[in-house]
Order: sequence, then C-alpha cells, then structure tokens
Amino acid sequence: MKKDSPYTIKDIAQELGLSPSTVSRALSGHPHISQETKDRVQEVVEKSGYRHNALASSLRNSKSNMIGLLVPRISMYFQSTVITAIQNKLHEFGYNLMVCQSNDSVEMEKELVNVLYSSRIEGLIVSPTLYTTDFSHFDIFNKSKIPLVFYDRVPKTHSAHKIVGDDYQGGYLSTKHLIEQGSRRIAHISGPLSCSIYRDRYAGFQEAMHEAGLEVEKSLVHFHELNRENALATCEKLYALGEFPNGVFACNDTTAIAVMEFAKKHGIAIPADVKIVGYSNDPRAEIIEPAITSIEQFPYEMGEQAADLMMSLILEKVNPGRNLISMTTPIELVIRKSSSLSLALTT
Amino acid sequence: MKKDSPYTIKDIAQELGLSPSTVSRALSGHPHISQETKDRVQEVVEKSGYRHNALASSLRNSKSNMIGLLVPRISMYFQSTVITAIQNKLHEFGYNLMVCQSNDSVEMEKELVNVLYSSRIEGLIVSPTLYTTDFSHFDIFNKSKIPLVFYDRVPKTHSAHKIVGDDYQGGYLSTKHLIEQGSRRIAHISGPLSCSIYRDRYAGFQEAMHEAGLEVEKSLVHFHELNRENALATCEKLYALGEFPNGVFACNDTTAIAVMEFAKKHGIAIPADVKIVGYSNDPRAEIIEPAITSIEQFPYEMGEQAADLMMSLILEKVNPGRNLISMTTPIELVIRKSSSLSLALTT
DNA sequence: ACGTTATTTGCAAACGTTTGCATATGGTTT
DNA sequence: AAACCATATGCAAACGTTTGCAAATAACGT
Repeated sequence: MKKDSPYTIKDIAQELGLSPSTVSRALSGHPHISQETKDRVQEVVEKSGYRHNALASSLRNSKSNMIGLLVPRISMYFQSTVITAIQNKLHEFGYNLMVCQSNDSVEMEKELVNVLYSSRIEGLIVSPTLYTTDFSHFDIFNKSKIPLVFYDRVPKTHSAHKIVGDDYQGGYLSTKHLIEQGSRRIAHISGPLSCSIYRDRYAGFQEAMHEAGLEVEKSLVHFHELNRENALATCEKLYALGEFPNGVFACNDTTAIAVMEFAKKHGIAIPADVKIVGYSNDPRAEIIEPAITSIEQFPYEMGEQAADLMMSLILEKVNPGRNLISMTTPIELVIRKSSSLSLALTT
Repeated sequence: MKKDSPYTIKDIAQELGLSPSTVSRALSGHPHISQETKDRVQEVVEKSGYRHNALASSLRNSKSNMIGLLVPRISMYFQSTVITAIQNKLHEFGYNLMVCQSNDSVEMEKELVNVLYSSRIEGLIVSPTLYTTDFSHFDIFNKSKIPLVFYDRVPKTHSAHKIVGDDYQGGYLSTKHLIEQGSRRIAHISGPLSCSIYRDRYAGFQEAMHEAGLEVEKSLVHFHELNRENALATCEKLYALGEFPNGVFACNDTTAIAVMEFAKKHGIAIPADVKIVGYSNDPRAEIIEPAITSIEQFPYEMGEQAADLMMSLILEKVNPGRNLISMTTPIELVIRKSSSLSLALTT
C-alpha cells in the first residue's frame, strides 16, 4: 500500500521485514545482497512511489553532486551557449547544475556567492560581472578547497583557474584585418576596462595599430556597456567629429549592428566608407546585410572545457589544485562583407 | 582558530561554551537569544569561515528551497529568455534553480525527471521535448503532491498547470495577415504535430484559411524539426511544385530566415512575390533585410508567470492545487517588411 | 519571603541515508 | 566433528541542523 507522505527506506524495510541497511544496499546494488532481496525491494519501490532522498544521502556522504554556475546574464547568446555545453558535460558525470545570475550587479554577485557557498555545491563556475574588480568574495571557496573556475571574464591579478578566449589575439586580428582592408582612422568601442576581456581586446587593438604605425586617437576610443543605446550615442559623438572613422572595431555584435544602423541612416556606405568588425559571432552577425565580420569564440567548446576542468579538479584527489590551470581557447576571425570590399562586390 | 575541514555549529558552540541549539537560534535571529550571544556567535562565524550546511538544514526541515527546471535546450532564444525571467523571479522568493536540458530526447527527459524527483526539488517547471506525447513519467510529481507547471509546450490531455502562449491566435493572426496582404497560396511550415504549440498554430492557420474561403493545399503544408537544413529542403519541394507559394507562415524565425535565403537565391522577391511570417520574434527577425514579420511571445513575461504560479502553488497551503490553473499569455503580431508591400515601399 | 512571570539557554530527538563492524546461516574442508 | 569460509543480513552511529520542551536564572509584585 501507499502511504501519503514521505515513504522512506525504513518504511520499505518494515514492509519487507528487513533492516534499513539491507534496503539501502539493495538499492545501491551492493554485491552482498541476494538477488531475491533486491527484486523484492525493487518491487516495493515501484509500487510505493518511494522517493530517494538525495538530501539525506548528500549529507551522509558529504557529496552533493551539484555544481554552481554564476553568470551575469543567462540569455545572452554567448552565455546561453556556454551554459548549454556545461550542463551537457556535467550530466555525463552525473552532476547537476545550479544556475544563478548576477545581472551584472556586484552586490547580487556577492549575495549569490554566499548562497551557493552554503548550498554545498562541490564546485563553482563563474563568469563575473562587468564591474567585479575585487574578487575577495570568492576567497571562501579557495579557503574551503572547493574548486573554483572562472571563464571568459576572469580576474587578472587574483590567482585562480581560468578558461579564457584569446581576447588579445581577437583584438589584434580584428584591427589588423581592418588595417589590411584599408582602414586608417579606426574607432574602438569597447566595454568597461574593469573587465578583463575588454582590457585584452583593447591591448590587441593598440598593438595592431602601433605595429602599422597608426596613431590611436583618443576621441575614437570609447568604453561603456555594450548595448544599442550606448552604441548609438557613441556614433553620434563620432559623427560630430566631422569625419566618421573609416573603420570600427566593436567589442560585441550588438554594438556592431548599432553602428551599422547608424551608418545606413546617415548614408555612410559599408564597407566602402566604413569597415566594421564585431565580436562573438552572434547569429545576427551572419544574416544582417551586409554580414558582419566577427570573432568566433567557440562558446560551446569553452563551456565544455570549463566543465571538464571542473570535473578533473573534483575527481583528481591526486593533485588537489596545487598548481593553477589557465587555458586559452583560440578564436577565429570570420571575415564577411562588412569589412571586405572584395567580398561585398562579388555578390 | 580555524579548523581545516568542516566547521559546524557544534564547533562554534564548543568554542563559546554554548549549546548547538543556542548557536542555531542565534544564527537564525531567534528573539529569545540575547544580543550579546548573537554578537559572539557572529564573530566566531566570521573568523572561522563557518559554512552553513543547507543540506542538513533542508533535510531537517524537509525544505530544499530548490526548484527544478527541465527544458529542451537552454540556448534557444525563447528558452533562455524564459529561464532568465524564472531565475530572477525565484531569487526574489529565496529559491534556487536547478536546470536540466533534455536536448529534445524523450529518453533523456525521463531520466532527468527521476534525477530531479529525488533531488528534493519543491517544484518542477517543464517545457517538454518535441516528441513527448506520453506524459506519464511526470505523474510521480502529482502523486507526491509536488507542484508541476508546464509552459510553452504542454500536454493537451494530461491535466496539469499550464502557461501557454496563445498559439492558436498566433497561427490565426499570422495567416489572416498574409491573406489581407494578398497571399492566396499559403505554405505552412511547422514542427512535429506531437507538440502542442504546433498543433495549435496549425489549427489557427486552418481556421483563417477556411474563413477566407481558401483551400489548404496538402502539398504546401510541411511538418518537421524547424532548423535551417529541413527548411531549405522543404523550400526545394515547394519550388519543385512549379509555382512557389505567394505566402509562407513559418513556425519559427530560423525557418522564416531559411525561406528568405532560398527566395533570394532564386530571385523570388520579398514581399512582392512571396510574403513571409515567422514566429517568436527572434532578435534576428528584426535586423534581417527585409525585416521579418513575426509573432512576439513575450517570453520574459511568460517566465515570470511560470515562476509566480510555481511560488503560489508552493506557498499557498490553503488551496493545495485542487483546481488546475491554465493561463494563456497573449501574443502580438509584429508586422514588418517581409509581409507588407506598403512597408517595404516606404523605405 | 514566596509565588509568578519573563528571559535565556540546554537536552535530546528527529530528518533519511550510509557504512564499518558484528552476526547468523549454511556449506565446505580437513 | 571441529574449524573455516562465503554469503546475507542487522545494529548502531554518523552526517549537521532545528525545535519542542524543560530548566535555569533573574526580575517582579504582593
């Protein structure tokens, strides 16, 4: 028969005249339990709707099989792809994922770190907010020897395990490409420099400029949150300079799209008058007309790597995180019409 | 001093010469504990790096503060937006989210249902796979009186709490719009009819056609997974009919985009020769040229509603789910150039 | 001075599972 | 017939927290 509320191992034991230990072992397939007993237990389990209590089990084993994930925003293309990969990979290892989002608020991030900390997650995977410069709220994880992996946006000074895209190279290649295509006055629209990825891309940008003997004009470089409104405002400023830049390296595709919108509205031809490169290879970059040259970051692979690293940190009792791992996943410049006159003409 | 491994309430108690009960109460702000004691406890907590054990707490209270979410794919635009909303809303109530994805595999879905079931989630929010027609694996939740909310794709026969978009209306309005714009031979490209949303959209499509006295040509109606490859293949079939339809109602924007790609390639003018409507109002719909008319589903609002419903089911001890709740969130037809000759000409 | 009440703390059991050790049974070996 | 092994099961403690109840102390009124 079926009890209404919680049906436990004890109940099963009682019903079968066994001890809870035997039932527990039967359920976990312990070799010392006779097949007959296992069958009987299984039968009762099925008809009673017994619900294994993972909480109790986790408590007893101090093993929650849960990984925490803390991201700025779930719904951004890059992030959601990474999450997809992480979830798939963790599932292979029998781990579950608890997902939190900071909405790019440092306050929220701090709060969630504590929530996750006390939730007994076995590891934490993080992409911090745009404004996280002080990473000390993550220290509790290091202190407690709980694996902590940063990805994408990562602490520069703070030592930790990191999975990053090659943002320096991304910035460098984008800019070099623009220069090769003939751009000279190149604008750079990027995110807050408090964030590692934007610092690196900026550095790559500068390097390519210097290498080509070009000057980085202060008035062409802008840092702010990369949404459409901000991007359009920046375009206004650039436009007000008298002459619009003939190249734009935008640090995400939303911004690149906004620049394109602005250019079209003002009769600036793309790529003839201005060449544009975005970042992240958002699905929109490919289908807009002209298609936008962008940097592919391989977010799925990045997510897989983060999950793999996390699992090896957890499973590897041998080398318990004595040496810090830092992986850089390569990027790829995907050249499209927005920056290439020859491509634009062939169609 | 700081112990290396788990520092518990008992340790704090011992260090202060108190009992664990007192420490526990001090931590939870119980009114019968003196301020002095609370301060002393707080001090030790901070310097010891004490980690509250939510597992033990949950076990004792049989309250995990965790909600499960089971979706086909995290990274689809619609889904990731819903998840964002759900996560934000649940956080307001102090609940956490455990996210799983079925990758549209029924097998995986069944497995994950069991995993979630034993994880002691207090409620489950689900958008099932495309192919889930038998919903009996969700019954354990009903049996155990654990709130279960379906959204978007929902069981038709199976009684349950549901949050759905108004797919019938979406299908009806899209089709009516195409007809109003002059389309007569209208193709319908949709997903598997095993899935509620596609059945409803198809019904709306048929209704609008009948209302206008138009015939639904079998050869113009196609059902399959809605990705680019399948859509292009369907386009080939339509093209092979001799005359391409002059209207296409596609059940997602990926498909609409593929149709557009095909039309462009074959010199079929949009919207002059063929008018196209998509579904979901994906960010790409707005920026492609010509922009695609689509159905806005308000995924964020949908997610909030799902979370709100879940919370009221959990908190409301009063009416413990005796009556089933079914909410339909309105949709909105967003008219753009892909279906409107007048709009296309003004630019 | 004594009963009454308010305040603060402690005891011990409970949540459901797991596991080392001990035990029981039957069968095999010398 | 004694000693031994293999197999199957049970006992009881433990994981860390919470909470009803009891108890200790202090404060108060009559």
